[in-house]
Amino acid sequence: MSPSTDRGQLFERFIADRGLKSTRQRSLILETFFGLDGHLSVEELWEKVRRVNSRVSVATVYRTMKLLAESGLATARNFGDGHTRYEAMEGRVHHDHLICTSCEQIVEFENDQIERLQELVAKKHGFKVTSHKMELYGLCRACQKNGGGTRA
Amino acid sequence: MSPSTDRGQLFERFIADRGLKSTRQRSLILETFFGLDGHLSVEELWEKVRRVNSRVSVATVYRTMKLLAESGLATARNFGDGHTRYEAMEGRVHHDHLICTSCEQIVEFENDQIERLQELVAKKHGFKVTSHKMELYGLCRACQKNGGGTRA
DNA sequence: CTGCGTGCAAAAACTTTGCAACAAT
DNA sequence: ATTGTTGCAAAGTTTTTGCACGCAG
Repeated sequence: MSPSTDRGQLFERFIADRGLKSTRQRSLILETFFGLDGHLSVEELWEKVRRVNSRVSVATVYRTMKLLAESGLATARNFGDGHTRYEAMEGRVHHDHLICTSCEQIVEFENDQIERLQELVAKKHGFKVTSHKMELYGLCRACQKNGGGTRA
Repeated sequence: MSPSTDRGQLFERFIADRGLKSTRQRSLILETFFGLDGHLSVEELWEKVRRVNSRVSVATVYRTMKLLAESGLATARNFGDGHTRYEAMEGRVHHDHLICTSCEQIVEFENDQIERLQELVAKKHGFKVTSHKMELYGLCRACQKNGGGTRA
């Protein structure tokens, strides 16, 4: 029934393994999060969740997303604006981001060649890379046409 | 006399062009910042500045660094921890960062090939890139040997 | 002199936490 | 029953801002 039962189950297992509990709020937050599947700030996610159950507090959303991140099913991202965003991870290949500085659209991409070069650079400096992030900021096709001034 | 008169002059000009004023505090902050030339958080920079003039307020450091960033002589960076860091820019080629998650050492590197691939990827998605950032997180040589547990 | 800059403390913005009531196992 | 969970509000962080005074041009 849920739009993302698979991930839901993975989280249930994670929760159970750690002796934690599955609650109405957590389920609702997960459903909402995985149902939207974007790069949501806690605030945005909270807003969506409240439409279904207006009693859920931000604190719970923060707590749940932190758990989700620990479980490995989501990652916290931090693109410049002061808002932590979460992104679904499960079963996804690593990818990077193209961010339109005008309309704030976020496009994901993967590029093995770049990944390989990153490894090489790291090796050259004696580093063992555990994770990385790469973000390209610029104007998307639409905003280039509009002169880039569509939105803040 | 100042360890970075050239950049100091550029900033003076920037200041003057905008009808702003050159002050004792601003000069001191600039001298300190360019004299250290690392990836300093505002707090760290403030600490150094206070050793010379203990009356300078954090607010002034924040305000000055924001100006410096606007002038193009420095850039604000944001590596995971909740601290905005500033880095000198003037006359520097674009570069990216390797960050040791154990000892927090930051190494800079440049790689034209990666830059070129980034352009290509962006083009493929119709983006016109204006800036980008890439950070590789991992363990530096020393921390790999120490089992990675040297420092927090 | 005029107006920008400064310090200070208060406010903002985002996130975390203590606590008593509550719900899941 | 027991123990983790929630909502609320208070407290934390980092950064910004209002204001009266001070200093640069």
